[in-house]
Formats: sequence, C-alpha cells, structure tokens
Amino acid sequence: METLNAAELLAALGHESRLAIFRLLVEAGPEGINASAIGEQLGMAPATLSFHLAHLSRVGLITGERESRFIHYSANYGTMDDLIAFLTHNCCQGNACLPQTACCDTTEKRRAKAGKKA
Amino acid sequence: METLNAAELLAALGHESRLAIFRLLVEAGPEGINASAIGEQLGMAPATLSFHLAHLSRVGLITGERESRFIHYSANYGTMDDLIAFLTHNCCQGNACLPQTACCDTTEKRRAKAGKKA
DNA sequence: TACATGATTCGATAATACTTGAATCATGGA
DNA sequence: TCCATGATTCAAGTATTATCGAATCATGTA
Repeated sequence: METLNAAELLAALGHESRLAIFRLLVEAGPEGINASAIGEQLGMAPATLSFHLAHLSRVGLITGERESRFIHYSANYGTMDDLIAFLTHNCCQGNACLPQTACCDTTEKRRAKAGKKA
Repeated sequence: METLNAAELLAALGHESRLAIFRLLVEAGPEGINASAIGEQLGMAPATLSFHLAHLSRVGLITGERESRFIHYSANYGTMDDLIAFLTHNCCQGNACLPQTACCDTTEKRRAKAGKKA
C-alpha cells in the first residue's frame, strides 16, 4: 500500500461519523445492514449518510449491495487489514505493535473468538 | 480510547504530508530530527511544516523537544500503539487482525528486529 | 400506471482545513 | 548589543469537506 492510499483510508476513518458507521458495520457482520438502519442508529440525515457511505465505499472500506429496495452495507475487512498492516509494518516498523501492547498479545484469544471466519 | 479521540488521530494521519512526517520520525528513531531537516527531506515550506507538526503534536502522535536552536521531533509510539489497539480490538474486533495477514504473523520477526527497545 | 418506500444526487450554504509570505520569537555566538 | 539561524505565529487567500432540504432515481406492489 502506498502512502497516498493509506492517507486516504486514514482520512476516511478520520471523521467521527464515518468511524461510527464503520464500527457499526463491523459489528453487523458480513450480512451488513441497510442505509436507513444506519441512519436511525446514528441519528444522521439520509443525505449526510449517503455522502459518508459514498466516501467509505470509494476508498474501499465498505461495500454496498442492493437487495430489493434496500442496500446492505458491510465492512471490507481486507481493506482494514491492509491498512493495519501498513501502519504496523511500513509505517511503524513494528514499534507500535510489540507483544505486550497493541495487537499481538491476544492473538490466540481473537483467533478463537473469530471462529465466525476471517 | 474513545471514538472521537481515535477519529482525531486517524484524521491527523489522514493527510499525505502528515503521514509522511510521521513515517520519517518513526524512521528517525527516539532521538528524532529537527524541523528544518524534515522540511528539507519532504520539500515543505517552513510555515506549512509547522502547521502540520503542531497538528501531530496536539493529538499526541509526536513530541518536540528544544535542544539549543533546534527542536527535535520524535514519534510517540505509545499513541500509535493505542490507536492500533483501538482499531484491532474496539473497532474491528479482531476481524482485521487475523494471523495470516496483518500484524500477527510476523510478531517474532518484529520482536527480534526491535531489539532497539519497545 | 400509480403509489409508497429506500436510497442517492443536486444545489446551496456553512464550516474547516491547507498553504505560504511576512513578521515574530528563541537561542547562541561575535 | 547586534546579528544569524531555527522555528513558530499571524494573516489572508484558496481549497476542500460537511450538512441537509428538495428533487430524483430505483424497486416492489396494488
């Protein structure tokens, strides 16, 4: 991943509303949830929500699939994966990801609880 | 870490120039490098650079310490650590941090090469 | 076709962020 | 003190982003 691309992803998540949307979609799982449900939960106007959904889609963090009248949005774990990989490997060179702290001490735990699939 | 705070950190890194600055400081190590050196390497006007350095400082991603006429800036690994922890645990629930991909498959490698300290 | 509903796009406005020359501050040396 | 240098702050302009009502598009149903 290039710096520019990483910056785009970071900027996309660097907004309270969009970060909230993304977290909601992660919680929602692979099936995703539709736009109006997101709007209800986060108290966002439809137009504003669409704006942010479009932004997140454009950078590849989420995907929307129409199902009848609804469009189900879901998180793209792969993109997030790439971003975290970039941050830990290319950006931080492992400095921010040492065992006792961020992401590696609970690998087993997460691996277990992620039985739901990668 | 709260969502708002995480969004602030992400937004801070969500700009090509600031991400480049941060990466440069990570490379530079704990001693850090001074502002004009950063400006030279990245081809940034002094005022612009100060603006971005102030932003990164404000959110806690870097720290500046004056040493004679120079101010040495260095990366705060701890803050980055917190951010990555937030992204993997609170935001992604481990989904984006599974063994085969982002950050955990090379723990040993990084731990080894990080002899320089956590 | 007519209508209801989910969602997006348009358009206008407001707010925020970015850039940079010039001025200023801080430090050390002559 | 005066000057040079590293760095920041100020001020003004430019550009980008965010918000949201209204209009439009898309789909399913009667």
